[in-house]
Amino acid sequence: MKLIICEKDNAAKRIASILSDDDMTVEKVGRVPVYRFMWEGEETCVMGLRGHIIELDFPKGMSSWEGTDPRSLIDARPVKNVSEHSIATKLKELSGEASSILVATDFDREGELIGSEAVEMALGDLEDKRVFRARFSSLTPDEVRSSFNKLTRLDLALANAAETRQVIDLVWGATLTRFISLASGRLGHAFLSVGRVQSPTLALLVDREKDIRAFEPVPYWRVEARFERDGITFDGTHLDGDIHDKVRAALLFSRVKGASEGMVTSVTKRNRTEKPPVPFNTTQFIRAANSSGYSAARIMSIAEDLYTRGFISYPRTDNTVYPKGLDLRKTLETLSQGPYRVHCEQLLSRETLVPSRGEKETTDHPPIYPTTFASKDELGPERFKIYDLVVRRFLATLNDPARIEITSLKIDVLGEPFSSSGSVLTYPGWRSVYDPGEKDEPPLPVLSMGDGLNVSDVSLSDKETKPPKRFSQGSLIQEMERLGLGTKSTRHEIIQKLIQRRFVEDNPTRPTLSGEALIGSLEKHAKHITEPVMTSRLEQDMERIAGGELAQSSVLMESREMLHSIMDVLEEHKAVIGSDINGALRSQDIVGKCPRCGNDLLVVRSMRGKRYVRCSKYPNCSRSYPLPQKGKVSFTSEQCPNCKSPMMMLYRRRGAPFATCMNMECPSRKQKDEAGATGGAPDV
DNA sequence: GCAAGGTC
Repeated sequence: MKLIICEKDNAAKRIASILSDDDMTVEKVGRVPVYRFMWEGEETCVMGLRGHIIELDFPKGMSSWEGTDPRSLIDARPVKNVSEHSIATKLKELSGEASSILVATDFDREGELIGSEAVEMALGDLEDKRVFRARFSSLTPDEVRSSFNKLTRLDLALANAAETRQVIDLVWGATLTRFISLASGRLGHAFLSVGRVQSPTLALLVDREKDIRAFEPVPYWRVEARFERDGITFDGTHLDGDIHDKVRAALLFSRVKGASEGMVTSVTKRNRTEKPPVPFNTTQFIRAANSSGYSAARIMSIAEDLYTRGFISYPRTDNTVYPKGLDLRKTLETLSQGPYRVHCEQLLSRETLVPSRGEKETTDHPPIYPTTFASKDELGPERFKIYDLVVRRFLATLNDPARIEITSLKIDVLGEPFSSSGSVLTYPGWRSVYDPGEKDEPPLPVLSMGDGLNVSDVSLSDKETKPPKRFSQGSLIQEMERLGLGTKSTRHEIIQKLIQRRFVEDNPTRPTLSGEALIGSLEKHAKHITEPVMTSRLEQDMERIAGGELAQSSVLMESREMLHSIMDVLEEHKAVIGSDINGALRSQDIVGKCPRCGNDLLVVRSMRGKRYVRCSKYPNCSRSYPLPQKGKVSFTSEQCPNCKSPMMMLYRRRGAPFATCMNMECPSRKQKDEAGATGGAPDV
């Protein structure tokens, strides 16, 4: 029996169907399907893994954070634990009968390691002569068949490179995470974490926040006017544009103030073509979907769901070029229903279809595109929103460029020149189906030189330069990609992790005090882990390991030495690190003054994990307040006028947030409760 | 209760 091993069930099913010409049986014991058929005269089984089926960890004896010197983790030998037991069992069972094993995992570095893990588990020997490797860049019949016709061997150097990354990430991550948590006494649920990807990502947000804080706005002025002709109004600006000299601005304004008429002195038109957008990779997909208000993690979870239901292609991809094997015409035919019908038919009537293409062409997966038609009723509003975006983007990539006519006017107002511009979509092309999310200038009335205009609202407007913008989750993911941080599959998870650990608040994405304190300390004493260079350096080393120029052992040795010297510095400053972080964290937890004794009130968690507020002088002062356990709460610096307890803002699922006193016994609160405005607060 | 990378 031949055993074919794939990275996931979906790929297993597809490969089995291609090799068997759809003549196969499925056997499903537990949650692990196995596809059986006859292939080249031999019984063949195909099974899918679930990505990595083993996980690196430290030996059991080192699992206690308090009882282990973090530094001892550096030279510890990580152990491999099975993380997918049902898969492992099935794999061992089938490999017992196998005369050969064909590794058909994804054609990338992690795929090589995932395949190697499976072989190690199945046969205990990576160099076993019964093991072969099939490499295909897309799951099309031609590609798959030809890859199985020219089987090669596992690339152990490539797998080694991936394993090196695993070890370095675990050793650095665990050592620094435990050290920082121990140094600041933040253990259990409140631990602080450090990692090669998460820390530089958090540092991006902290740096941006610092830039915003340090930003000093520069004032400037604009002389503006509103024009009207034939009932159509439009705005114009003095030709000097942004004026940085207040005196000059005032002078210009004084010349035109109170004007009631203007005259068109020039009309110029030019045409601009706007190329269709390129096919969706994960980053651009998240960025486009992010404007819907969903978090990156939520978007990916919806995409995952659409993928497993067969509505869209694989959502984790870096590819922005449709592969040759993708039948665009057939895809259009299946989509040609409901709201997409007109667009599809229009495209299908063409002799040739020329899709747009992005800069990055990879071979693992196609760009994200719709695979089947689905209606809004079938998907529900939330899923449909994401699906509709994918369909429209796909249709846009096959469509013509849009043409826009831009009109620029020059207008004389009491001898001063003003300008205005407007645009008209003269040929919508791809814009008829896809909204690029940018606002166009409104159109202007039809005008010619010498035409008179009514002028109103001549104004001198005060402006100031704006600080840099905070990252949205979409733009953060784009920046991570640019810097090489994380992968298409992990970037959204990293952001989610930073939010869960309370280093980052979403919406808008900004660091919390603990996030800032953590990065502040790391930048001072262990700068390397907060910089993207660590990742690019690791990438270089991995390439050299894969190319046979470097040994895994020497890279690991160097990495461990480096971490030792970082730990030298950290240990020397352990006390300062602890007090720096704790100082910042304490101020994060202070919500107001205790009305009983005047000391700080703190937000804390009870032994059972419930949040509440208590006096910092507990047990000397026993004043405490319950908090609602669900939903967001924020604290204002105000006191209740009735009882002097601190005020808080409650954010509800529906309706606007509202301010209330923390004191359940307060008369002001009683009225609100009767009105049904608050949820129940728990006992603490 | 540590990382980041696969996948569900």
